Amino acid sequence: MPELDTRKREILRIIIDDYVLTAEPIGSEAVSARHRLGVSPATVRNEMAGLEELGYLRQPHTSAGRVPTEQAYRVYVDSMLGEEHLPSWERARIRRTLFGVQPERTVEQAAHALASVTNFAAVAASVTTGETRIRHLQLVPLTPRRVLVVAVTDEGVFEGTTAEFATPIQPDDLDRLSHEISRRIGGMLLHDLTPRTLDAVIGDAARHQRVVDEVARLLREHLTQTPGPVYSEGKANILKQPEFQDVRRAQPVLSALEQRDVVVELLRPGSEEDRVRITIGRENKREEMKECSVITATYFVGDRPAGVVGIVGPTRMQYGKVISLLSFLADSLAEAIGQP
Amino acid sequence: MPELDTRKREILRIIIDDYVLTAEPIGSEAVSARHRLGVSPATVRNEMAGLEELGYLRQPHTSAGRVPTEQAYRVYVDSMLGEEHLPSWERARIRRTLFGVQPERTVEQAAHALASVTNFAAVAASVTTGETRIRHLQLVPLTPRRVLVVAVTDEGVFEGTTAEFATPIQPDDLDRLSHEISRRIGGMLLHDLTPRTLDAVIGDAARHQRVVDEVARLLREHLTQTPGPVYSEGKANILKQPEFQDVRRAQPVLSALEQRDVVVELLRPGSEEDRVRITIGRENKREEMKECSVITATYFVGDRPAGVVGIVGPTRMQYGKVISLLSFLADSLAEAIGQP
DNA sequence: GGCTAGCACTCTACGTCCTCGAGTGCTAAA
DNA sequence: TTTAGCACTCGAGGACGTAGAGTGCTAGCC
Repeated sequence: MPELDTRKREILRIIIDDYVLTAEPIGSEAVSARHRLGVSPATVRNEMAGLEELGYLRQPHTSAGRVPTEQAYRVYVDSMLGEEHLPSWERARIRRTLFGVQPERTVEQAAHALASVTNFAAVAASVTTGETRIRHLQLVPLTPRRVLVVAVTDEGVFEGTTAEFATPIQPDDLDRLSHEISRRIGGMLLHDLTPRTLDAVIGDAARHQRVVDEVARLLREHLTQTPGPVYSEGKANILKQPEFQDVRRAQPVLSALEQRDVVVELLRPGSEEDRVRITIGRENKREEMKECSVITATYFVGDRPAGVVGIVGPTRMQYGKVISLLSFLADSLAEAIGQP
Repeated sequence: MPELDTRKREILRIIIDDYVLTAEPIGSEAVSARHRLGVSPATVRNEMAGLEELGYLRQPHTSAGRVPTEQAYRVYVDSMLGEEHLPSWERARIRRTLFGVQPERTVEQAAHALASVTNFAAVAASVTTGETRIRHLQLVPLTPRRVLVVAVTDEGVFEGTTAEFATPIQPDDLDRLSHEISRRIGGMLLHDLTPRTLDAVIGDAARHQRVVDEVARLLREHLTQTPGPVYSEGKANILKQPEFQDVRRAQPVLSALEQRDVVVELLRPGSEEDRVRITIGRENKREEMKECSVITATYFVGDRPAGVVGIVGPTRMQYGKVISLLSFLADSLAEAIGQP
């Protein structure tokens, strides 16, 4: 951004910092007063006019102060972000939440803590990648023809789903079948569970060919396609934000966040270089989200993404703070999940 | 209610019916015009003054029409409700939603359909009573010391939770233990699973005394205390209602509905004579719910409550319609759940 | 050339005032 | 007991004026 000299950047930064806190347009007087810039309001005004020209600021109306545009937030997060120190009580609180709890509730708790610390909506999900390794499979009889399929992966996650068979099956047979399949696919990678390999591996495991087919189908579908559980917490927090005091603005956002696939979309995992992902306003694909910013952090176990946590709030947010918070949370989660 | 003569009742009914649709105060003119009562606005005015005196109506301000009070809705649902006919396309839609779907998703789907048909928030939960019978228990190894406990009950529901053991346990041992416990407690009623009986029944099942203790503890806690999963759908619908256009009114309600225990509280099952339960405004225990009405319907499998579905909306709602809808939904659910 | 004091200008927020209309309660007559 | 008539009340909404915030421009200063 060569178009922004040092002073312009400094002014822009001050405006963003102030606006994020007050949600009110910022005037030249305020900028010049705060953090003694050494220049008068008049000079600031000139610079602000320039920044507006360049698309970083806009005026709600002629005699109001200025407000940062999405472009401003973008350059802010890309090049004006310092290391933000996270208060130790927040760190402590988060770690307390994650560690003293049943492992299967860790992610949910993370989202919960995140929502209450940030006052935004928090979302979280575990990721199932093709790299996931199956550790154990168990078929549990529900009715003579219906079984619950429980798969344990090396990410400590399990998924329960039910399957229906064409013919009744005896509990003992089911048990044997269960062990047999488990023994054969245990240790396999999820993305190796193609129809072909599955057939080859377990195709002749039992007389119950149709049972096996069914289980194979379920494994493929449920372990490779369906993402794990998705949590969202504190959606109502969005109503606390000044920009969503108008219900007609808030309603579409809340409706969208109630749809699982929307949240899943938001939570697409990043790569290791790209752990924290920031999407500002119209950068969101979803029309409903165009007045929101979404920040997500992916956490890794070993070198594989294990899950994603994030927040959804108005574009006006304390990016620095939220980013370090999410970053810390992701690290803590990796630790909590990684040592089951 | 001897204090209400026929004409007062009729007028009250008209006002409620109109108000529910328009959300605007109803004047004497409108009442007299609609459904030709045979009396002039002046007469209606006198009656309305009487109804206000008795606490059934109130005026937002001097020169506005009248609005029903909670007391009015109460007498309306208690004694003025006719049989409401449910359009057959709605019936069809609901049944289609419930039947063609994986059994474990039935209840969730029910809530979803309910929310989209009524435009209110829908809540649902399965009920676990002491009367539930355990059918099967399975311990699935997660790590050497951690197991997943899966319990299958005769309600077709299963609950997954994890337990940690003091000492590592071999998969084969675990399997034997699992079968042994399952064999011994299979068929028992949940409320017979007291510490004493559990000890007696499975106490000597294995050398792994601490394992057994742990499993017993989990069974007691998780099957008798924790209610099953709780679903809520379409909470954002509340923002569509005119009475919640003010965010400060809507926020507390939405926040409350995000708390699991609040929803659980709303969904306490009714008895068989009392399947549909209507709670109007301040009748709700929760302060946050005092501007809402909650209608729930309990569905039964055999003679035991199996679950509860309900809606949360403003006190101004089409009680007749919602009640017959819920009633039908509960019947359909009973049918869908009862024949697994 | 860059900075700034001064100033006229613009626009919103807000309070006041007014009118209109809806709906009421009361009274007197049918 | 009902109803027509009427005076009354009150909120919604528009017109108007003012105060204040913030701007852009210009002329002078370093």
